[in-house]
Amino acid sequence: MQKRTLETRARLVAVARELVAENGYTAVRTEEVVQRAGVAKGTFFSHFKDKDALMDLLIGAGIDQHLDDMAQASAPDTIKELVALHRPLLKFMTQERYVFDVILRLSGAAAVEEIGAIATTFGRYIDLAVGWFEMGRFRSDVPADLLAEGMQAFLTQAMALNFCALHDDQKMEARLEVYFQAWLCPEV
Amino acid sequence: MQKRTLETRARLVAVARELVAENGYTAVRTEEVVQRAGVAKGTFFSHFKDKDALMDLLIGAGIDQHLDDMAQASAPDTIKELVALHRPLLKFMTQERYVFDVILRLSGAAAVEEIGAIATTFGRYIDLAVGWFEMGRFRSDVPADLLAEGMQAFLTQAMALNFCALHDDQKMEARLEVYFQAWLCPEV
Amino acid sequence: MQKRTLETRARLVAVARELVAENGYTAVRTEEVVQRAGVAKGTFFSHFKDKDALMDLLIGAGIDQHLDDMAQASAPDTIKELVALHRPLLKFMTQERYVFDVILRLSGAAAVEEIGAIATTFGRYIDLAVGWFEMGRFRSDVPADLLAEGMQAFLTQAMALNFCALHDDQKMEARLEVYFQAWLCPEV
Amino acid sequence: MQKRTLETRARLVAVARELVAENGYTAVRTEEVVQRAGVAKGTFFSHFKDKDALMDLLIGAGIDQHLDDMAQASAPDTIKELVALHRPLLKFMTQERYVFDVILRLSGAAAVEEIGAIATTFGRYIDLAVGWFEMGRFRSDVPADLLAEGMQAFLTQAMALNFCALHDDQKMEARLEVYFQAWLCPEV
DNA sequence: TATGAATGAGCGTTCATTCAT
DNA sequence: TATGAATGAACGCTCATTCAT
Repeated sequence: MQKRTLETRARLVAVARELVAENGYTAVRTEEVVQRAGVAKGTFFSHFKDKDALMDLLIGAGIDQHLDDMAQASAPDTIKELVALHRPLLKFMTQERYVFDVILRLSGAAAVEEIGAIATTFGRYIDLAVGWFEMGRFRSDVPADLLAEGMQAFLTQAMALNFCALHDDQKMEARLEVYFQAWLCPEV
Repeated sequence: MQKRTLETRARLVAVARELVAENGYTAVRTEEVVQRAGVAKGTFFSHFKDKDALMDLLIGAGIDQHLDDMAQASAPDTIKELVALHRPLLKFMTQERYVFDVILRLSGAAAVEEIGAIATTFGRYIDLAVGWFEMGRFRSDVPADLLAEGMQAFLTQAMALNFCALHDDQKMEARLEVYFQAWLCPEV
Repeated sequence: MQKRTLETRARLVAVARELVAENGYTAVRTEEVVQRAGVAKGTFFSHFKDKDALMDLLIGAGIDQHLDDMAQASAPDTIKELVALHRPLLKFMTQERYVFDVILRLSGAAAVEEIGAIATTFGRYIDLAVGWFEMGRFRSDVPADLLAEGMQAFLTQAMALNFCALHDDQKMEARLEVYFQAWLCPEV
Repeated sequence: MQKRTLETRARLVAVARELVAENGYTAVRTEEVVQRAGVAKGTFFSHFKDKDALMDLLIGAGIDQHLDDMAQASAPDTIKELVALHRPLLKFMTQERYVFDVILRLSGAAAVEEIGAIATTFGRYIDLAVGWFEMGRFRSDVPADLLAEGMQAFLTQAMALNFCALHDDQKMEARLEVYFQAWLCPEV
């Protein structure tokens, strides 16, 4: 990679961040990105496979920051702590419907060689959660990575329902707490 | 006048079904629907808010048929039976990426007045599942409707991962079986 | 005409006036007129040949009121008085581009039997103006009705230019004054 | 890149001219323009704000040609010559109701930056007419540009009345002659 | 690597007017 | 007279992506 190349790419990313700060992810248009960056349309696409690739970068970085914080914190002992620990991440992921959609779409990598930022964070999340579960604070009849995957399923469900007016009455976190309790602490 | 309205609407739906049968949901074009139905474009949009509304109807009806079959069948006794029972529904929902996307998008209503066909089937699925769980064949430490909601979360997760190349090796049903086992039959 | 017929027609007109008062002529939709009047779409068109016919009525009545005032006033002695006399009428006619367009379109009757309210007011205006000119205050080398027709042409021109941003600097009335002076008081 | 742009634009205009030649201005459809030109619909709208912008170009060019001819001709000495000189232009402007409407609509620019072809020709007409009047063949008590503006007013009036059935008996040109005579040669 | 005009193809809109009941 | 579903027919939009230069 040449210096100029890296500079152009950095400029595109910086401009995109600006636009996100101004009007949110949904409103970002490649047209405006390239205009502000002072490059041509084609240049954008020689740096990013498509618009999703840029969004993957931006949103993935956002998720990563939250995972940093979560990794920094001490491992949760209770379900309540567990839910509280997820709060900032959830807020980030549900800030816009578009953001949630992109995450859903890109969280599973389409191919090994194409693992992007968001897909990577999802792997990292699993690792992080496995760490919590290996400490034996929660159920131990199933592997920790299965517990982690299940958490992911419930997080998605909770977030999806949060975008639905019908479930406004029940708060997302309250719902999560119930899910996690039943998933992680069965009392048969 | 009601009769005429219903007829036109039925014609539009019938034509759309034809087109789906011919080329799949993804390929349905409003233009062709109105042409074959012999009505004006404006007529289409006086019957359906937008194309999504038509798709909601078609796909919702499809889901409903599968729920009918599932309701007809005897309640599942084992996880394997449970997974097998879902097979046709899963196949329907994952037949096309577009179908799955529409379902995700419309499964939660944006407003109470806007509960569409798909959102309705999601409620109906919960009721159905509750029926299975109330019989006490599975874990009983949590309410049946929570179990049902959890199933939904795992179904979505399994289907979403199924659209992701990285998880091709592990089959959707195998994954589901693991999920359901851990969710419905914890052995602490 | 039956009583009911007249009542329905009166209701439609009253509702239309309401809507004009609320959002102006441009925003009047037949849809809303019939809804508020509590009649069907078809009913509207059995009372008015088309929407223009309704507008003709409303706008024609508006013009007529201003002509009443102008007829009431004493005949103008000077060009300045003449221009001032037109002020309310001009304001009414240029209140919305749509109003001006309707007036232009309907000011000439399409056929003798179809002379509408607006076309009638234009005839009335000519009569009124002829009255002023017959008193000999202005040029007498051409017939009074030609002078009147010319006034009409200048009024139209002044109003049309008023809708054009390029001529904002020169006020409509100032322009009219110049036109009228040259038209009515040549000093060869 | 400029060259390619100009070529595409030229192709669109050429095709539109063809279509006008075949079926008149009223019948021009953007759909057919882009099809024949072999470009995408989006391309059309990146060259012209809307259909009016294209029509402005075509009709403006048409007017310009007639103005060229009028400028070429020797300055008119009499009212009859003056009227005759306008004949082709009037014929062009009144060839279709749609053309006249577009001209009325676009003859005044909505904003300085939006001065289009038609609005420009209106300015050019004034300049041309001023040239005739500065030679002193007609009344000299008012500025030449005022005389020119007045001519415009009478032309519009004559054309507008021409579209009205009631005035069919009196020919447009005859009317114009009377107007011009009174406007340009007062005999007080 | 950079350029930026061109693409694409369907969607939804408009809303006065008609006509079979 | 009244009804109101249906019409019509083109317009403009969208905007990420491509490709010839």
